[in-house]
Amino acid sequence: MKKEKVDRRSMRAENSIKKVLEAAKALFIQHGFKDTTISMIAKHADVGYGTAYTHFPKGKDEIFLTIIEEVIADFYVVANTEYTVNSKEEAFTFIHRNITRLIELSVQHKKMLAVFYESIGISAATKEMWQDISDRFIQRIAQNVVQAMEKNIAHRNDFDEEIVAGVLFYTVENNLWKIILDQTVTPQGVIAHNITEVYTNGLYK
Amino acid sequence: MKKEKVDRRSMRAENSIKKVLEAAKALFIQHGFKDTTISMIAKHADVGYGTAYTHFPKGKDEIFLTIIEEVIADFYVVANTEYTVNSKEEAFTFIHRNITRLIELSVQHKKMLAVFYESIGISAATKEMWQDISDRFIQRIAQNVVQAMEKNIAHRNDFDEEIVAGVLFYTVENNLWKIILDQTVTPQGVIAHNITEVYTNGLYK
DNA sequence: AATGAAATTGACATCATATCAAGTTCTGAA
DNA sequence: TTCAGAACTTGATATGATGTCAATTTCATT
Repeated sequence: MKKEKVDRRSMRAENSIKKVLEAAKALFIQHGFKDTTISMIAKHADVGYGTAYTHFPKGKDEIFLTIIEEVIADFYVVANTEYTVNSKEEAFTFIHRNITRLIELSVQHKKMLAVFYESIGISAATKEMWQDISDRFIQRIAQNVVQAMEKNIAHRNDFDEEIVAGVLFYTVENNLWKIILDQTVTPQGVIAHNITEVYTNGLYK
Repeated sequence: MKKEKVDRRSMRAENSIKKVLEAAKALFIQHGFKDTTISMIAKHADVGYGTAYTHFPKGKDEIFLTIIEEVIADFYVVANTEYTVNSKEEAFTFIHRNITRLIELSVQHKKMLAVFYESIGISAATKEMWQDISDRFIQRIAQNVVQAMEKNIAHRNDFDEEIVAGVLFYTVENNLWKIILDQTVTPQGVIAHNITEVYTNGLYK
C-alpha cells in the first residue's frame, strides 16, 4: 500500500529542493545568515540560480525558515508542556527541569541557533517566528502564575501574570543566547540553578 | 575671549554635517533604519551624495550612531549610578525608582529607540553599542548582588551575581522594548511594580 | 595673485535580490 | 505511439543599495 513517487518530474523537483536545503544549511553554518547569498546556495547545490526561487519564492528567508523549522519544533514542545504544581518545592523542581531541557536543546542545535539569532535581526519572517514562540512560552508560564495565585502559594494574589512570566522567560532566553553564542563561561548547571532559585523565591512564598 | 569659527570652510562643513544629521533623524523616524538610504538622506539634506560619506565615512551606521549617542548617554547615566542598600526594603525602593526612571527615558525617546531596536539587528556597530550598555548595567547590578550577599540579606550567599543581575536586567530590558514598540497595554506602574516585587523577593530575604 | 588644502559632487563599480522569457523534461490524453 | 502542455530549470536582466573616486569648487595663506 505504498504510494511511492515514481513521478520523475516531482522526483527531480524534490531532489532540487533537497540539494538547495543541504547546501544552504552548510553555508548558513559556515558563513552566517547575512553573508550567505542565493547565488552561493545555487552554486553549491549545483542548480540554476532561478531554481532556488522556483521552490522558495520568498528567497533566503523561506529557505532558512524551512531549515530552522525542525529545530524550533523542539522548543515548541517545551513551550506547550502543560503542568501543574502544588507547592514552591514542586515548582522549583519543575522549572529547574524545564530550564535544563532548554539548555540541552540549545547546546544540541547550537550552530543553527547562532544563525537563527543573527537572522532574527535581519529577516522579518524569522523575527515573527521567534515572537510567536516567545508569546507561547510567556502564556504558558503565565498560566502557572495564575495557578500559584489561585492556590495561594504566591507572595501576592494580584501579580500581573504576564509580567511575572516575563521575568522567567526573558532571563532564560537571554542566557540561552549567551550559551549559544559562546558568550558565557558560567557552567550551565549554575545558570539553571540560579535562575530557578531567584524566580521561585520571587513568585512563591 | 571667544574663539569663534570665522573659518568659512569649516562652517560650510559644519553646516553640511548638521543638514545631514537633521535630515537623517527625520527620515529614520519616518521610515526606520533599513528603509532609509544614503541617497534619501543626501537628497533631503540637500547635499551631494558623496558629501554624506565625506563626513561619515562609515555611512549609515555612523550617521545613526551619531544621532543615537545622545539618547544613549541618558541610559549610561542610570547604568553608572552607584548605590548601596542595607535592607530588602531599601532595595525595593531603589530598584523601583530606577526601573521607573528607565521607563520614563524610554517613553521620552520612544521614536528614536524604536529605530535603535531595529538597527541592533542590522548594524554591527549598533549591536556592539547595546552590548556595552547591557554589560555595564549587569555589572552594576551584580555589584549590588554581591553587597547583598556580604550583608547577609540575600537568600543565599553563593548566588552567581551575574546570573542574578541578569534576571533583573533582561526582564527590564525586554519590557522597555515592549513599551517602546507599543507591544504592551500593561500600565507602566504595574510593570515597574511587578518586576521590582519578584526580583527583590527573589534575591533578598 | 598664486598655491594647494578642504569640501563638494555625482558618476561609477560592485554586489545582492527578485523576475522572467526561453528552453528542457516529462506526463497523460487521444 | 504521439504530442500538447504542465512542471521544472536556467541564466540574463532590471532594480536598487553601498562605497569609492576623480574632477571641481571654495577658501585661507603666503
